[in-house]
Amino acid sequence: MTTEQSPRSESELVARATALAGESVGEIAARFDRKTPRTLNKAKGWIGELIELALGATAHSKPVPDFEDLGIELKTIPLNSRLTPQESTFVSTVPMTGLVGLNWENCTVKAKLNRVLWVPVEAGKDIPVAKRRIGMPMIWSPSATDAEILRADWEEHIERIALGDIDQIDARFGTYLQVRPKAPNRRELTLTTDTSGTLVSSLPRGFYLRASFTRKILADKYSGC
DNA sequence: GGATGATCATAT
DNA sequence: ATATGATCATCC
Repeated sequence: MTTEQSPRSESELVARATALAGESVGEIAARFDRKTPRTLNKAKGWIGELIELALGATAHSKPVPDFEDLGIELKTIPLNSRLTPQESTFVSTVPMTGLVGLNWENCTVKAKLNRVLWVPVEAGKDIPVAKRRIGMPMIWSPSATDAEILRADWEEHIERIALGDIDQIDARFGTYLQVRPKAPNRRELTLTTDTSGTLVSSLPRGFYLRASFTRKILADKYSGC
């Protein structure tokens, strides 16, 4: 077995992801004839790509949800020994141009966060990558309250960029959604156009969900069980 | 231990 | 060049 067809429905996708729960990264990798790296140091997205492969994701490298037809975004989420998220979650590249006409309703962040399949994976450098176990998946949409907070965060960030103030943004802005570097290195530059048409050169950034927010998402879910 | 800023691999 | 997949490295 080297490929998977795309799931045709949300329930089929969730069923597939549920079937992975309890398996180790190494077991799944073996089914797809992939060699598990010794560390993730030079393969940071490797587990995410493996799970995409195992679940039949279709949108690779496109700025749309992974399961485009279903409108569902796949996110692996690294859990520490306390089984809480230990890292922020990358959502999408921050747009630097084409901001005219861009709003929360038509943006990539909203499209991706509208429906997310979280797949927990054991993390921690003390656990060999191949032995890390997959947890029970969780299909999620933001509550109305959380969606409003995400919208406000996104609008605040985009407004700063539109004003040409990208370099005044740091990771402390935003309640749930933050902006951090997303680049090969800090010498990388991309061009921004502010509202007056002035070109501003800056480090590429990405939108990330704070770990404190994903901790809340998981806590909300499991508190009801 | 948590948050911030920096970085790595791959696809198109 | 810019999108995807994220975790690493370091400071507080």
